[in-house]
Amino acid sequence: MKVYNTLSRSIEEFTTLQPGRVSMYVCGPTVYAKAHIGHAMSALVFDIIRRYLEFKGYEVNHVMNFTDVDDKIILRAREKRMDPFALGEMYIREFEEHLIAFNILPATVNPRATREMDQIIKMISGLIEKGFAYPVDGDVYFRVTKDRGYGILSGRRIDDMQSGYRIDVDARKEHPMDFALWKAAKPGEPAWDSPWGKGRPGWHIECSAMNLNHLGEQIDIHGGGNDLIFPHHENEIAQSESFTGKQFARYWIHNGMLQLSGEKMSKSIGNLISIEEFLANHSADTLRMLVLNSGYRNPLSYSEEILTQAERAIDRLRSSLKPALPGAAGISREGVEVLSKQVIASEQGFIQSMDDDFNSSGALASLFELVRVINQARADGATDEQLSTAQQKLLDLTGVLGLTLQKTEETGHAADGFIDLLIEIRKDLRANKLWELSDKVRDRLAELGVVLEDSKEGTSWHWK
RNA sequence: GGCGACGUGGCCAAGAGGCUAAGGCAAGGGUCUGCAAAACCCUGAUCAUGGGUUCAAAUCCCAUCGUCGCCUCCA
Repeated sequence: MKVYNTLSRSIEEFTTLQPGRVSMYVCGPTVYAKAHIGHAMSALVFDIIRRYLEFKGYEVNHVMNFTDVDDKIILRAREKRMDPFALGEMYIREFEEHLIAFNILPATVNPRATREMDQIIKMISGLIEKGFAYPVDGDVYFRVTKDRGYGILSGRRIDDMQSGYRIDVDARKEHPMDFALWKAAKPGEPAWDSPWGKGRPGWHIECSAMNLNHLGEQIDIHGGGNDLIFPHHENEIAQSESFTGKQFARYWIHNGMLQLSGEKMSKSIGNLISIEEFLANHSADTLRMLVLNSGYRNPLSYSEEILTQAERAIDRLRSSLKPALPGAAGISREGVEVLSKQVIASEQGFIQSMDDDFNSSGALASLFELVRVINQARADGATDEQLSTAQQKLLDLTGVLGLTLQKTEETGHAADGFIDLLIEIRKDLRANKLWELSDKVRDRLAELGVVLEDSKEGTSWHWK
Protein backbone atom coordinates (compact mmCIF):
# COMPACT_ATOMS: atom_id res chain seq x y z
CA MET A 1 0.00 0.00 0.00
CA LYS A 2 1.24 3.43 -0.91
CA VAL A 3 0.31 6.77 0.59
CA TYR A 4 1.12 10.35 -0.33
CA ASN A 5 2.91 11.99 2.55
CA THR A 6 2.81 15.78 2.71
CA LEU A 7 5.96 15.64 4.81
CA SER A 8 8.06 14.23 1.98
CA ARG A 9 5.78 15.45 -0.80
CA SER A 10 5.91 12.04 -2.32
CA ILE A 11 4.20 8.69 -2.43
CA GLU A 12 5.60 6.36 0.21
CA GLU A 13 5.14 2.72 1.10
CA PHE A 14 2.77 2.52 4.06
CA THR A 15 4.06 0.83 7.18
CA THR A 16 2.80 1.11 10.73
CA LEU A 17 4.47 1.57 14.10
CA GLN A 18 2.80 -1.58 15.37
CA PRO A 19 1.94 -4.41 13.03
CA GLY A 20 -1.74 -4.52 12.18
CA ARG A 21 -2.55 -1.30 13.98
CA VAL A 22 -2.96 2.24 12.74
CA SER A 23 -3.17 5.29 14.94
CA MET A 24 -4.83 8.15 13.10
CA TYR A 25 -5.54 11.63 14.32
CA VAL A 26 -7.74 13.92 12.28
CA CYS A 27 -8.32 17.57 13.03
CA GLY A 28 -12.00 18.18 13.60
CA PRO A 29 -13.88 21.44 13.51
CA THR A 30 -13.83 24.42 15.79
CA VAL A 31 -17.38 24.47 17.01
CA TYR A 32 -18.50 28.05 16.71
CA ALA A 33 -20.97 27.86 13.82
CA LYS A 34 -23.00 25.50 11.71
CA ALA A 35 -20.78 23.11 9.83
CA HIS A 36 -20.65 23.35 6.06
CA ILE A 37 -20.06 20.67 3.48
CA GLY A 38 -16.34 21.42 3.38
CA HIS A 39 -16.18 20.04 6.90
CA ALA A 40 -18.20 17.07 5.76
CA MET A 41 -15.84 16.48 2.86
CA SER A 42 -12.86 16.27 5.18
CA ALA A 43 -14.65 13.88 7.50
CA LEU A 44 -15.70 11.79 4.49
CA VAL A 45 -12.16 11.60 3.15
CA PHE A 46 -10.82 10.22 6.39
CA ASP A 47 -13.78 7.93 6.80
CA ILE A 48 -13.00 6.42 3.42
CA ILE A 49 -9.34 6.04 4.40
CA ARG A 50 -10.28 4.52 7.72
CA ARG A 51 -12.74 2.09 6.15
CA TYR A 52 -10.18 0.99 3.62
CA LEU A 53 -7.52 0.47 6.27
CA GLU A 54 -9.98 -1.70 8.15
CA PHE A 55 -10.80 -3.57 4.97
CA LYS A 56 -7.07 -4.24 4.69
CA GLY A 57 -7.19 -5.79 8.12
CA TYR A 58 -5.81 -2.97 10.24
CA GLU A 59 -7.27 -2.11 13.57
CA VAL A 60 -7.66 1.63 13.39
CA ASN A 61 -7.47 3.83 16.44
CA HIS A 62 -9.17 6.90 15.04
CA VAL A 63 -9.19 10.14 16.99
CA MET A 64 -11.02 13.24 15.87
CA ASN A 65 -11.06 16.22 18.15
CA PHE A 66 -13.40 19.11 18.74
CA THR A 67 -11.86 22.47 19.41
CA ASP A 68 -14.34 23.82 21.90
CA VAL A 69 -12.52 26.80 23.32
CA ASP A 70 -11.23 29.53 21.07
CA ASP A 71 -11.54 33.23 20.26
CA LYS A 72 -14.29 32.70 17.76
CA ILE A 73 -16.40 30.63 20.10
CA ILE A 74 -16.11 33.27 22.78
CA LEU A 75 -16.98 36.01 20.32
CA ARG A 76 -19.92 34.14 18.89
CA ALA A 77 -21.27 33.24 22.30
CA ARG A 78 -21.13 36.87 23.30
CA GLU A 79 -23.05 37.86 20.17
CA LYS A 80 -25.69 35.28 20.86
CA ARG A 81 -25.68 36.04 24.57
CA MET A 82 -24.92 32.41 25.26
CA ASP A 83 -22.55 30.56 27.49
CA PRO A 84 -19.55 29.62 25.31
CA PHE A 85 -19.57 26.06 26.61
CA ALA A 86 -23.24 25.66 25.81
CA LEU A 87 -22.62 27.03 22.34
CA GLY A 88 -19.84 24.53 21.75
CA GLU A 89 -21.93 21.71 23.12
CA MET A 90 -24.73 22.60 20.76
CA TYR A 91 -22.57 22.53 17.66
CA ILE A 92 -20.76 19.39 18.74
CA ARG A 93 -24.04 17.57 19.09
CA GLU A 94 -25.14 18.87 15.72
CA PHE A 95 -21.90 17.78 14.07
CA GLU A 96 -22.16 14.33 15.57
CA GLU A 97 -25.60 14.01 14.05
CA HIS A 98 -24.21 15.04 10.68
CA LEU A 99 -21.54 12.35 10.92
CA ILE A 100 -24.21 9.74 11.40
CA ALA A 101 -26.25 11.16 8.54
CA PHE A 102 -23.23 10.86 6.26
CA ASN A 103 -22.63 7.27 7.31
CA ILE A 104 -19.27 8.25 8.77
CA LEU A 105 -18.02 5.70 11.26
CA PRO A 106 -17.68 7.13 14.75
CA ALA A 107 -14.11 7.82 15.77
CA THR A 108 -12.67 5.72 18.54
CA VAL A 109 -12.51 8.88 20.64
CA ASN A 110 -13.69 12.46 20.15
CA PRO A 111 -11.62 14.41 22.63
CA ARG A 112 -12.34 18.02 23.43
CA ALA A 113 -9.80 20.68 24.19
CA THR A 114 -11.57 21.75 27.36
CA ARG A 115 -11.22 18.28 28.84
CA GLU A 116 -7.49 18.06 28.25
CA MET A 117 -6.23 20.90 30.41
CA ASP A 118 -3.93 18.80 32.56
CA GLN A 119 -2.11 17.41 29.58
CA ILE A 120 -1.96 20.81 27.90
CA ILE A 121 -0.47 22.48 30.96
CA LYS A 122 1.95 19.64 31.46
CA MET A 123 3.16 19.99 27.90
CA ILE A 124 3.56 23.73 28.04
CA SER A 125 5.49 23.44 31.29
CA GLY A 126 7.73 20.84 29.73
CA LEU A 127 8.38 23.03 26.71
CA ILE A 128 9.31 25.94 28.98
CA GLU A 129 11.68 23.72 30.95
CA LYS A 130 13.39 22.59 27.81
CA GLY A 131 13.76 26.15 26.58
CA PHE A 132 11.29 25.80 23.72
CA ALA A 133 8.83 28.22 25.22
CA TYR A 134 8.73 31.32 27.39
CA PRO A 135 6.06 33.06 29.44
CA VAL A 136 5.33 36.75 29.09
CA ASP A 137 2.67 38.57 31.11
CA GLY A 138 0.51 35.49 31.54
CA ASP A 139 0.92 34.37 27.91
CA VAL A 140 3.26 31.60 26.85
CA TYR A 141 4.92 31.54 23.43
CA PHE A 142 6.70 28.87 21.50
CA ARG A 143 10.27 29.83 20.63
CA VAL A 144 10.40 29.11 16.92
CA THR A 145 14.09 29.85 16.53
CA LYS A 146 14.97 27.14 19.02
CA ASP A 147 13.36 24.47 16.85
CA ARG A 148 15.75 23.63 14.06
CA GLY A 149 13.19 21.63 12.18
CA TYR A 150 10.61 24.40 12.05
CA GLY A 151 9.17 24.67 8.56
CA ILE A 152 9.75 21.05 7.61
CA LEU A 153 6.12 20.28 6.78
CA SER A 154 5.14 23.44 4.99
CA GLY A 155 8.48 23.97 3.30
CA ARG A 156 8.82 27.44 4.68
CA ARG A 157 11.93 29.01 6.04
CA ILE A 158 11.60 31.25 9.02
CA ASP A 159 13.51 33.95 7.20
CA ASP A 160 11.10 33.87 4.25
CA MET A 161 8.14 34.22 6.50
CA GLN A 162 9.70 37.00 8.47
CA SER A 163 9.54 39.25 5.45
CA GLY A 164 5.78 38.76 5.24
CA TYR A 165 3.94 41.87 6.24
CA ARG A 166 0.94 40.00 7.54
CA ILE A 167 2.58 38.89 10.72
CA ASP A 168 1.49 41.11 13.51
CA VAL A 169 4.37 42.52 15.42
CA ASP A 170 4.10 42.00 19.11
CA ALA A 171 6.94 43.54 21.01
CA ARG A 172 6.60 40.98 23.78
CA LYS A 173 7.45 38.13 21.41
CA GLU A 174 11.08 37.30 20.86
CA HIS A 175 10.45 36.52 17.22
CA PRO A 176 7.47 37.51 15.06
CA MET A 177 6.83 33.87 14.20
CA ASP A 178 6.60 32.73 17.80
CA PHE A 179 3.07 31.51 18.44
CA ALA A 180 0.92 31.33 21.54
CA LEU A 181 0.69 28.18 23.62
CA TRP A 182 -1.26 29.83 26.38
CA LYS A 183 -3.27 33.02 26.34
CA ALA A 184 -3.94 35.04 29.47
CA ALA A 185 -7.65 35.44 30.09
CA LYS A 186 -9.35 38.74 29.58
CA PRO A 187 -12.16 39.56 32.00
CA GLY A 188 -15.28 37.52 31.40
CA GLU A 189 -13.61 34.88 29.26
CA PRO A 190 -13.56 31.20 30.11
CA ALA A 191 -10.33 30.49 31.92
CA TRP A 192 -8.40 27.74 33.60
CA ASP A 193 -5.79 27.98 36.33
CA SER A 194 -2.20 27.54 35.27
CA PRO A 195 1.32 28.28 36.51
CA TRP A 196 1.14 31.45 34.40
CA GLY A 197 -2.16 32.66 35.75
CA LYS A 198 -5.69 32.21 34.52
CA GLY A 199 -5.99 31.67 30.83
CA ARG A 200 -6.74 29.24 28.02
CA PRO A 201 -4.72 27.19 25.59
CA GLY A 202 -3.72 28.20 22.10
CA TRP A 203 -5.22 26.22 19.26
CA HIS A 204 -2.14 24.30 18.24
CA ILE A 205 -1.16 22.93 21.64
CA GLU A 206 -4.60 21.41 22.09
CA CYS A 207 -4.05 19.00 19.24
CA SER A 208 -0.55 18.11 20.39
CA ALA A 209 -1.87 17.36 23.86
CA MET A 210 -4.82 15.32 22.63
CA ASN A 211 -2.53 13.31 20.41
CA LEU A 212 -0.20 12.55 23.26
CA ASN A 213 -3.03 11.71 25.59
CA HIS A 214 -5.03 9.46 23.29
CA LEU A 215 -2.51 8.02 20.85
CA GLY A 216 0.90 8.43 22.41
CA GLU A 217 4.15 10.11 21.46
CA GLN A 218 4.21 8.79 17.94
CA ILE A 219 1.32 8.23 15.57
CA ASP A 220 0.97 6.72 12.14
CA ILE A 221 -1.32 9.14 10.34
CA HIS A 222 -2.18 12.73 11.01
CA GLY A 223 -4.85 14.17 8.80
CA GLY A 224 -6.80 17.30 8.12
CA GLY A 225 -7.58 19.83 5.45
CA ASN A 226 -4.63 21.16 3.49
CA ASP A 227 -5.40 24.62 4.78
CA LEU A 228 -4.12 23.40 8.12
CA ILE A 229 -0.62 22.58 6.91
CA PHE A 230 0.56 26.00 7.92
CA PRO A 231 0.60 27.09 10.59
CA HIS A 232 -1.46 24.52 12.51
CA HIS A 233 0.25 21.28 11.63
CA GLU A 234 3.68 22.85 11.39
CA ASN A 235 3.19 24.09 14.93
CA GLU A 236 1.91 20.76 16.15
CA ILE A 237 5.08 19.13 14.90
CA ALA A 238 7.19 21.80 16.58
CA GLN A 239 5.43 21.33 19.91
CA SER A 240 5.16 17.58 19.96
CA GLU A 241 8.63 16.83 18.73
CA SER A 242 10.26 19.42 20.94
CA PHE A 243 8.42 17.95 23.89
CA THR A 244 9.06 14.25 23.26
CA GLY A 245 12.25 14.41 21.25
CA LYS A 246 10.73 11.88 18.87
CA GLN A 247 9.25 12.01 15.44
CA PHE A 248 5.57 12.83 15.82
CA ALA A 249 3.40 11.67 12.90
CA ARG A 250 4.84 9.41 10.24
CA TYR A 251 2.35 10.20 7.50
CA TRP A 252 0.70 13.54 7.00
CA ILE A 253 -2.39 13.22 4.86
CA HIS A 254 -4.26 16.31 3.70
CA ASN A 255 -7.48 16.59 1.80
CA GLY A 256 -8.08 19.24 -0.85
CA MET A 257 -10.53 22.05 -0.39
CA LEU A 258 -14.12 22.10 -1.48
CA GLN A 259 -14.65 25.05 -3.77
CA LEU A 260 -17.71 26.99 -4.68
CA SER A 261 -17.65 29.33 -7.66
CA GLY A 262 -13.92 29.01 -8.00
CA GLU A 263 -13.03 29.73 -4.43
CA LYS A 264 -12.48 27.76 -1.30
CA MET A 265 -15.69 27.36 0.62
CA SER A 266 -15.18 29.30 3.80
CA LYS A 267 -16.88 31.35 6.41
CA SER A 268 -14.95 34.50 5.66
CA ILE A 269 -15.87 34.53 1.96
CA GLY A 270 -19.39 33.51 2.80
CA ASN A 271 -19.69 31.09 -0.11
CA LEU A 272 -20.82 28.16 1.89
CA ILE A 273 -23.47 25.54 1.87
CA SER A 274 -24.35 24.18 5.27
CA ILE A 275 -24.62 20.47 5.83
CA GLU A 276 -28.23 20.98 6.83
CA GLU A 277 -28.95 22.71 3.57
CA PHE A 278 -27.19 20.03 1.56
CA LEU A 279 -28.94 17.12 3.22
CA ALA A 280 -32.30 18.76 2.75
CA ASN A 281 -31.85 18.42 -1.00
CA HIS A 282 -29.42 15.57 -1.56
CA SER A 283 -28.56 12.17 -0.21
CA ALA A 284 -25.47 11.54 1.89
CA ASP A 285 -24.23 9.21 -0.83
CA THR A 286 -24.20 12.12 -3.26
CA LEU A 287 -21.51 14.04 -1.42
CA ARG A 288 -19.56 10.87 -0.80
CA MET A 289 -19.70 10.04 -4.49
CA LEU A 290 -18.44 13.52 -5.30
CA VAL A 291 -15.49 12.97 -3.01
CA LEU A 292 -14.84 9.45 -4.30
CA ASN A 293 -14.85 10.55 -7.88
CA SER A 294 -12.55 13.50 -7.49
CA GLY A 295 -9.60 12.18 -5.54
CA TYR A 296 -9.13 13.27 -1.99
CA ARG A 297 -6.11 15.52 -2.54
CA ASN A 298 -7.57 17.55 -5.37
CA PRO A 299 -9.68 20.61 -4.91
CA LEU A 300 -13.30 19.78 -5.57
CA SER A 301 -15.47 22.28 -7.39
CA TYR A 302 -19.01 22.13 -6.19
CA SER A 303 -21.72 22.76 -8.74
CA GLU A 304 -25.21 21.65 -9.56
CA GLU A 305 -23.98 19.93 -12.68
CA ILE A 306 -21.44 17.84 -10.86
CA LEU A 307 -24.01 16.97 -8.24
CA THR A 308 -26.34 15.62 -10.89
CA GLN A 309 -23.52 13.59 -12.36
CA ALA A 310 -22.79 12.06 -8.97
CA GLU A 311 -26.42 11.22 -8.42
CA ARG A 312 -26.67 9.56 -11.80
CA ALA A 313 -23.51 7.59 -11.08
CA ILE A 314 -25.08 6.28 -7.89
CA ASP A 315 -28.16 5.27 -9.89
CA ARG A 316 -25.86 3.40 -12.20
CA LEU A 317 -24.33 1.45 -9.32
CA ARG A 318 -27.81 0.72 -8.07
CA SER A 319 -28.98 -0.46 -11.47
CA SER A 320 -26.90 -3.60 -11.10
CA LEU A 321 -28.58 -4.52 -7.83
CA LYS A 322 -32.01 -4.90 -9.34
CA PRO A 323 -33.46 -8.40 -9.31
CA ALA A 324 -33.38 -10.68 -12.31
CA LEU A 325 -35.78 -10.04 -15.16
CA PRO A 326 -39.20 -11.56 -14.54
CA GLY A 327 -39.22 -15.05 -15.96
CA ALA A 328 -35.46 -15.16 -16.41
CA ALA A 329 -34.47 -18.52 -17.84
CA GLY A 330 -30.90 -18.48 -16.64
CA ILE A 331 -27.66 -18.01 -18.54
CA SER A 332 -25.13 -20.53 -19.77
CA ARG A 333 -22.21 -21.87 -17.83
CA GLU A 334 -19.93 -19.66 -19.94
CA GLY A 335 -22.02 -16.65 -19.01
CA VAL A 336 -21.69 -17.44 -15.33
CA GLU A 337 -17.98 -17.86 -15.87
CA VAL A 338 -17.69 -14.38 -17.39
CA LEU A 339 -19.54 -12.97 -14.41
CA SER A 340 -17.39 -14.66 -11.81
CA LYS A 341 -14.21 -13.68 -13.63
CA GLN A 342 -15.31 -10.08 -13.57
CA VAL A 343 -16.00 -10.31 -9.85
CA ILE A 344 -12.38 -11.27 -9.32
CA ALA A 345 -11.03 -8.73 -11.79
CA SER A 346 -13.05 -5.92 -10.29
CA GLU A 347 -12.05 -6.72 -6.76
CA GLN A 348 -8.42 -6.86 -7.77
CA GLY A 349 -8.72 -3.60 -9.66
CA PHE A 350 -10.46 -2.04 -6.71
CA ILE A 351 -7.70 -3.08 -4.32
CA GLN A 352 -4.96 -2.09 -6.71
CA SER A 353 -6.40 1.40 -7.07
CA MET A 354 -7.12 1.92 -3.39
CA ASP A 355 -3.68 0.63 -2.49
CA ASP A 356 -2.29 3.42 -4.62
CA ASP A 357 -2.89 6.36 -2.33
CA PHE A 358 -6.60 5.67 -2.00
CA ASN A 359 -7.30 6.17 -5.67
CA SER A 360 -11.04 5.97 -5.25
CA SER A 361 -11.75 7.22 -8.73
CA GLY A 362 -9.85 4.28 -10.19
CA ALA A 363 -11.55 1.95 -7.73
CA LEU A 364 -14.94 3.17 -8.89
CA ALA A 365 -13.99 2.42 -12.48
CA SER A 366 -13.46 -1.22 -11.49
CA LEU A 367 -16.84 -1.28 -9.82
CA PHE A 368 -18.56 0.18 -12.85
CA GLU A 369 -17.05 -2.57 -14.96
CA LEU A 370 -18.67 -5.06 -12.65
CA VAL A 371 -21.94 -3.15 -12.96
CA ARG A 372 -21.81 -3.47 -16.71
CA VAL A 373 -21.17 -7.20 -16.64
CA ILE A 374 -23.92 -7.80 -14.09
CA ASN A 375 -26.38 -5.85 -16.21
CA GLN A 376 -25.30 -7.73 -19.30
CA ALA A 377 -25.92 -11.00 -17.51
CA ARG A 378 -29.33 -9.84 -16.37
CA ALA A 379 -30.23 -8.73 -19.87
CA ASP A 380 -29.19 -12.17 -21.07
CA GLY A 381 -31.62 -13.74 -18.62
CA ALA A 382 -29.51 -14.54 -15.58
CA THR A 383 -31.47 -15.65 -12.53
CA ASP A 384 -31.29 -14.01 -9.12
CA GLU A 385 -29.19 -16.89 -7.93
CA GLN A 386 -26.73 -16.46 -10.78
CA LEU A 387 -26.48 -12.74 -10.11
CA SER A 388 -26.28 -12.87 -6.36
CA THR A 389 -22.53 -13.43 -5.86
CA ALA A 390 -21.59 -10.56 -8.10
CA GLN A 391 -24.22 -8.30 -6.60
CA GLN A 392 -23.06 -9.14 -3.11
CA LYS A 393 -19.47 -8.35 -4.09
CA LEU A 394 -20.53 -5.02 -5.45
CA LEU A 395 -22.38 -4.22 -2.24
CA ASP A 396 -19.37 -5.27 -0.18
CA LEU A 397 -16.96 -3.08 -2.11
CA THR A 398 -19.21 -0.04 -2.29
CA GLY A 399 -19.61 -0.59 1.44
CA VAL A 400 -15.86 -0.32 1.86
CA LEU A 401 -16.18 3.12 0.30
CA GLY A 402 -18.99 3.89 2.71
CA LEU A 403 -21.72 4.12 0.09
CA THR A 404 -25.07 2.81 1.25
CA LEU A 405 -26.82 2.74 -2.12
CA GLN A 406 -30.02 3.02 -0.21
CA LYS A 407 -33.01 4.82 -1.48
CA THR A 408 -33.66 8.03 0.40
CA GLU A 409 -37.35 7.42 -0.07
CA GLU A 410 -38.68 5.55 2.91
CA THR A 411 -42.28 5.40 1.92
CA GLY A 412 -44.58 3.34 4.02
CA HIS A 413 -46.17 0.24 2.66
CA ALA A 414 -49.48 2.06 2.60
CA ALA A 415 -49.14 3.23 -1.00
CA ASP A 416 -47.86 -0.05 -2.35
CA GLY A 417 -51.23 -1.75 -2.62
CA PHE A 418 -52.72 1.17 -4.51
CA ILE A 419 -49.85 1.26 -6.94
CA ASP A 420 -50.18 -2.45 -7.55
CA LEU A 421 -53.87 -1.96 -8.15
CA LEU A 422 -53.24 0.81 -10.70
CA ILE A 423 -50.72 -1.38 -12.47
CA GLU A 424 -53.22 -4.20 -12.59
CA ILE A 425 -55.87 -1.95 -14.11
CA ARG A 426 -53.33 -0.55 -16.55
CA LYS A 427 -52.51 -4.08 -17.59
CA ASP A 428 -56.10 -4.54 -18.70
CA LEU A 429 -56.04 -1.21 -20.50
CA ARG A 430 -52.93 -2.28 -22.36
CA ALA A 431 -54.42 -5.64 -23.19
CA ASN A 432 -57.24 -3.74 -24.83
CA LYS A 433 -54.74 -1.40 -26.53
CA LEU A 434 -56.13 1.63 -24.73
CA TRP A 435 -52.74 3.29 -24.98
CA GLU A 436 -53.86 6.78 -24.15
CA LEU A 437 -55.33 5.73 -20.84
CA SER A 438 -52.51 3.40 -19.91
CA ASP A 439 -49.97 6.11 -20.70
CA LYS A 440 -51.93 8.51 -18.56
CA VAL A 441 -51.64 6.14 -15.61
CA ARG A 442 -47.92 5.82 -16.21
CA ASP A 443 -47.38 9.56 -16.60
CA ARG A 444 -49.39 10.48 -13.56
CA LEU A 445 -47.60 7.93 -11.44
CA ALA A 446 -44.27 9.28 -12.72
CA GLU A 447 -45.29 12.72 -11.56
CA LEU A 448 -45.83 11.20 -8.14
CA GLY A 449 -42.37 9.68 -8.23
CA VAL A 450 -43.31 6.15 -9.21
CA VAL A 451 -41.48 4.81 -12.24
CA LEU A 452 -43.10 2.00 -14.20
CA GLU A 453 -41.06 -0.31 -16.34
CA ASP A 454 -42.81 -2.61 -18.77
CA SER A 455 -41.28 -5.81 -19.97
CA LYS A 456 -42.52 -8.90 -21.74
CA GLU A 457 -43.19 -10.56 -18.45
CA GLY A 458 -45.06 -7.74 -16.84
CA THR A 459 -44.67 -4.37 -15.22
CA SER A 460 -42.40 -3.54 -12.34
CA TRP A 461 -42.20 -0.27 -10.49
CA HIS A 462 -39.91 1.60 -8.17
CA TRP A 463 -39.70 4.97 -6.50
CA LYS A 464 -37.70 7.50 -8.42
C1' G B 1 6.90 38.79 -2.88
C1' G B 2 7.71 33.45 -0.73
C1' C B 3 6.00 28.18 -0.61
C1' G B 4 2.90 24.45 -2.92
C1' A B 5 -0.77 21.99 -6.14
C1' C B 6 -2.93 21.68 -10.77
C1' G B 7 -4.25 22.32 -16.40
C1' U B 8 -6.41 14.94 -20.04
C1' G B 9 -12.91 14.33 -24.94
C1' G B 10 -19.07 18.99 -23.88
C1' C B 11 -18.66 18.10 -18.03
C1' C B 12 -16.25 15.20 -13.80
C1' A B 13 -11.96 12.17 -13.66
C1' A B 14 -7.99 7.83 -13.81
C1' G B 15 -3.32 7.12 -16.08
C1' A B 16 3.00 9.37 -14.42
C1' G B 17 8.27 7.04 -20.17
C1' G B 18 6.63 2.10 -24.55
C1' C B 19 0.53 -2.43 -25.38
C1' U B 20 -6.36 0.06 -28.37
C1' A B 21 -5.26 7.23 -23.12
C1' A B 22 -9.79 3.66 -17.47
C1' G B 23 -14.51 4.84 -15.62
C1' G B 24 -18.95 8.04 -14.74
C1' C B 25 -22.27 12.03 -16.66
C1' A B 26 -24.11 14.31 -21.07
C1' A B 27 -24.75 13.70 -26.58
C1' G B 28 -25.72 10.93 -31.20
C1' G B 29 -26.98 6.09 -33.55
C1' G B 30 -28.96 1.09 -32.78
C1' U B 31 -31.51 -3.35 -30.06
C1' C B 32 -35.87 -4.13 -27.07
C1' U B 33 -40.99 -1.72 -26.56
C1' G B 34 -47.71 -0.28 -28.84
C1' C B 35 -45.00 4.21 -27.34
C1' A B 36 -41.82 5.10 -23.33
C1' A B 37 -38.54 3.97 -19.34
C1' A B 38 -34.73 0.77 -17.84
C1' A B 39 -30.96 -2.30 -19.61
C1' C B 40 -27.74 -3.79 -23.56
C1' C B 41 -24.62 -2.64 -28.17
C1' C B 42 -21.98 1.14 -31.09
C1' U B 43 -19.64 6.32 -31.82
C1' G B 44 -15.80 10.46 -30.10
C1' A B 45 -9.86 13.17 -26.80
C1' U B 46 -2.83 12.86 -28.68
C1' C B 47 -3.41 14.95 -23.17
C1' A B 48 -2.83 24.23 -21.82
C1' U B 49 1.12 26.40 -25.25
C1' G B 50 6.29 26.50 -27.00
C1' G B 51 10.99 24.32 -26.72
C1' G B 52 14.23 20.21 -25.01
C1' U B 53 15.90 15.04 -23.26
C1' U B 54 14.99 9.99 -25.27
C1' C B 55 14.85 4.80 -30.07
C1' A B 56 10.12 6.17 -27.48
C1' A B 57 6.56 11.51 -23.46
C1' A B 58 0.05 13.03 -21.61
C1' U B 59 3.90 10.96 -18.44
C1' C B 60 10.99 13.63 -17.46
C1' C B 61 13.42 18.91 -17.96
C1' C B 62 12.97 24.30 -19.13
C1' A B 63 9.97 28.46 -20.41
C1' U B 64 5.23 30.78 -21.10
C1' C B 65 0.02 31.30 -20.16
C1' G B 66 -3.97 30.06 -16.91
C1' U B 67 -6.52 28.17 -12.35
C1' C B 68 -6.41 27.18 -7.16
C1' G B 69 -4.45 26.77 -2.05
C1' C B 70 -1.20 28.47 2.01
C1' C B 71 1.78 32.56 4.00
C1' U B 72 -4.01 35.75 9.41
C1' C B 73 -8.80 32.14 11.87
C1' C B 74 -10.16 28.00 8.67
C1' A B 75 -11.69 20.84 7.09
